[in-house]
Amino acid sequence: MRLSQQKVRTLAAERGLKLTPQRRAIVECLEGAFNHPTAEEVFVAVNRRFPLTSRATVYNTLHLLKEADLIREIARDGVVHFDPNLGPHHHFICRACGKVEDLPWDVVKPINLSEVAGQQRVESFDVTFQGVCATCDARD
Amino acid sequence: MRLSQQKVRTLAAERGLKLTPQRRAIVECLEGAFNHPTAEEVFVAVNRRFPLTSRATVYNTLHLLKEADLIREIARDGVVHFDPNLGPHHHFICRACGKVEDLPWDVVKPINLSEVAGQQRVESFDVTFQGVCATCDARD
DNA sequence: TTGATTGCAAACGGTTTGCATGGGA
DNA sequence: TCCCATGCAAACCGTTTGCAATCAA
Repeated sequence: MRLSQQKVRTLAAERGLKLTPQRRAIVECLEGAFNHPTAEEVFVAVNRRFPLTSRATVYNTLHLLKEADLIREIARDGVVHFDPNLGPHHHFICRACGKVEDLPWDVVKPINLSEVAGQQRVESFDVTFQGVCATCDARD
Repeated sequence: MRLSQQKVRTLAAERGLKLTPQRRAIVECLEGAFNHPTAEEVFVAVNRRFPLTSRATVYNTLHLLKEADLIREIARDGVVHFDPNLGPHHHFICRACGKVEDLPWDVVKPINLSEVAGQQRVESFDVTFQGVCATCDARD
């Protein structure tokens, strides 16, 4: 349901990957992150705890986790956010501050993918809601 | 329902904008485009018909049209696609070739935005379907 | 005439790559 | 030991910006 050191250990064992301190630190930051951080935000957070982790390593690790389906990517305009929550849910993006929040899965009635398709093989869908978050709404 | 020179003429009149040959060429390319081109693709297409239109002008005009709600933007990863079709519809993105296709609006049951919200003021949503397009499906 | 629009080229921000060094297994 | 992983800096790509020259109204 959610990224954990345990899952990463399993992944590493399966694939012969190494559990470097940098990777542990990155996973630790993501585990506890409920704010859908960008790569840059992960980079900054990791360097607070474990200085001298390069951007390249952060990107490298994020790709690894993404590819192993241990995190989700959320694209907003040109910026990519990362989500350690693997349970089914939708996203809300504030048009004022860009913040990403989770919304419950059942706000959208079930979609039957086989009915959607024309010529295409439809495999998945995702719904993004836009609007103004509580904080920004209160501010102005 | 769809971008047209006529609509752009109206917009220009309302806002005191100038109808330069470059702008006409860009609108002409978009009008007839059913492939959701990127800015770069518009740039190339326009320069085939009207050489020496700069990228800056293309971006500038695309922003103008977007802001006036005469075209829609579709973000896929880091790349933005543009859609001159203003009617309600959803999008399908092929994970193999990145092509964007239209899907009918009614494949998703109506969503009541006021029921969706927790703390947020939800204003809109969009649904993107992923999978493999007919062409890529046949190829492999 | 005159302010909006243009082309150019340089700047930009996020991401990726190449390569020599370093460190888990 | 051996190869995976790292740091650094340069390259990259799509997009934006500054500015002088140009042109539609």
